[in-house]
Amino acid sequence: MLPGGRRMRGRRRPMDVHALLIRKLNLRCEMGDAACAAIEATPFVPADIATGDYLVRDGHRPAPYCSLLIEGLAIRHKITGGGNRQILAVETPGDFLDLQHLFLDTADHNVEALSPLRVAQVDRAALRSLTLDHPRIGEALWTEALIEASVTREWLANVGRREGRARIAHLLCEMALRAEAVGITPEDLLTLPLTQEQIGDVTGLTAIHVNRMLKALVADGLIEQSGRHIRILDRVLLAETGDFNPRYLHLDQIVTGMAGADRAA
Amino acid sequence: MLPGGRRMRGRRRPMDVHALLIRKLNLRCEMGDAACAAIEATPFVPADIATGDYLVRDGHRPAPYCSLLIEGLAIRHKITGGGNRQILAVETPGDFLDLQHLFLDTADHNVEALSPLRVAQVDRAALRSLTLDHPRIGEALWTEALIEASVTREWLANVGRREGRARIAHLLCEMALRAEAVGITPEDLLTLPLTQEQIGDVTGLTAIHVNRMLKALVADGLIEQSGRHIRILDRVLLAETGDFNPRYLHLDQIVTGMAGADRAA
DNA sequence: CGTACCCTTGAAAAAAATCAACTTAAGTGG
DNA sequence: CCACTTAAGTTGATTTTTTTCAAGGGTACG
Repeated sequence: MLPGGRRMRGRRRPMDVHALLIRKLNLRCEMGDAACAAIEATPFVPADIATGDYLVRDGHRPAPYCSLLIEGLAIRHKITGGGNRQILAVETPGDFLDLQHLFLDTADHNVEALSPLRVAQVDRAALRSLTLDHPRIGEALWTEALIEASVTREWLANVGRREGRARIAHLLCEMALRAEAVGITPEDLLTLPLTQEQIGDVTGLTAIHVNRMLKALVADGLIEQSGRHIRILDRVLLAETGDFNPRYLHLDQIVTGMAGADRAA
Repeated sequence: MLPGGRRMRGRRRPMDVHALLIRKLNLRCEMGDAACAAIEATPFVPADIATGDYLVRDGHRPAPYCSLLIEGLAIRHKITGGGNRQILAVETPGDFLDLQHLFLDTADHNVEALSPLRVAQVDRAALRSLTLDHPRIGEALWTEALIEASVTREWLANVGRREGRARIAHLLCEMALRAEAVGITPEDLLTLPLTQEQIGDVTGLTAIHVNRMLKALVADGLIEQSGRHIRILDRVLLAETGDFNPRYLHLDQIVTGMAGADRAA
C-alpha cells in the first residue's frame, strides 16, 4: 500500500510535466507564448528514485541532465571530515534539484532522496538554453535561485546565532508555512517529514538535544506531539520563540495571487 | 607585480569601471563583442561609502540601482531578535553587493561597509536587461551567484557541524586562499580584515571564544599572530584542523587562466 | 594624553554533546 | 497474525564546549 499509491490526497493523475513547470515558473514571472512553446518543445524524462538514493554526490561531476522534483522530498547536505552531516535545504515538489550544475562543473554538496521520488530529467544544455535565451524563463529561475539562497542565509543565522529551542521553533514555523503555501495541512497540524536526527542535522544539534527541546516546546504548550505528527498550538508564541519572520521566504514574490501585498511583521 | 596587486595601497587611479566589470565577467564566461558593447553603453555612477554605512537594509525596498564593489570590504549580515549578529558573507572588490534585488523586491539582510568603499552604481533595470538579454553576461552572473550560494552552504556546514577551533581554522584558510586568488599576500601572511568580534559573527561564536581559539591555534604552532596580522605557519595542518577543502570555492571555474585544473586537497 | 576600540584573561554558569540504557513504533518474513 | 528485527524516540548522568560576567591591558589616533 506504500509504493507511491498513498499520497496525502489520492490523486493518480499522470500530471504533464511541461504544464507543471510552466505553472511553477508562472508564479515568478509570466511566461510568454515563446517561452511556453520552448518549454513544451523540451523533452523531459521521468524517473523514480528510491529513498536514500543520491541524485548528486559531493565532488562528483554532474550528470548530463537536471532533475525537476515532481513528487517526494529531497535534502541537500554535506558531510564534514568528522562524519557529521549538515542539511542545507529541504526540497519540495516543483524545485530543481541541481540547477547549480547549469553553470558549475563540480558538485559541492549531496542531494539525497528523503522519500521515494518522482523526478523529471531535462538535458543540461537544453535547460541552459531555456534559461539564457528566454528572458522570462531566466527571470523565473533567477528568482527561484535567489529565494533559495535567501533561505540558506536565514538558516545560517538560525544555526549560528540562536539557541537550540529557538532553532527548532524556527524550523517548525518555516515548515508549517511552506506546507501551507503548497496547500497542505488546513489546520495547524504539521506532519513532520523529518526524523529527530534529521532535525538535528538541519539545526546543528544532536538528535538527543532535539528530543529534549521538542519536549520543552510541548511542556510550554507551544506544540503537541503524537508520533511523527506535530500540531502547532500557539502559532504566535512559536514564531516568537523561534524569532521567526517569514520575510526571507519572499512569499510576496509570487506574481499571480496577492502580488504587491506587503505583509510586514 | 600582479595586475591587480597594486590596489592595496597606491589606489589613486581612476580605474575604468566598464573595463573592470568586463574583466571580471570574462573570468566566468568569455564576453562577446555585443556583450562588451552593451556593458560599455551602460552608465555607472561612482560613489564613496563610509565605514559602517549600510548599502542595503533588511526589510527595506532596494534602491533603484545595484552597487558593484570597486574597492574596500563589505559584509552581508542579519541581526536576530535577540540582537545577535550573523555575518553571512564577506564581499571583496569585483562583487555585486545587491544582485539579489534584480529579482527580489525586499531586502532580506543587511549589507554594510567594513571599510571605506568605492562602488559603482548601475541602474537596476539596465543591469536586469544586461543579464537577461545577453546570454554571456547572464551566464557570468549566474555563475557568480551560484558560487556565492555555494560559499554560504559551506559556511552553514561550518557553523552547524564543526567545533570552534575548526570553524576559525576553516575561515582562515578561506580568507587566505581568496586573498591569494586576488593576488594579495604573496606569502602565508594574512592581514586579517576582521576584528575578533567579527570573526565570531562569521563563525557563530563569541569574541571571547574566538580569542581563546586563536590562542590555541598559536599554541599549536599553526599560526603566528602579531597585532592584526596572522601568518599561517602550517598550511596543511591548518586546513586539516579546519576540515578545509577548497572545492566549494569553485576556483577551477575560471575560464581563462588554469581552466580544468582540478586542484584537489 | 585622553578616549575609543580592541584584545586578553580568569572564574563561574549555561548550553549542548556524549555515553549508556531502555521504550516505542514500524516493517519483515515465517 | 505473530515473533523478529530494525529504526526512531526517550531518559538520566556525566563531560565538554561555549557563553557570560568581570576586569584589565594595548594601541591607534585626534
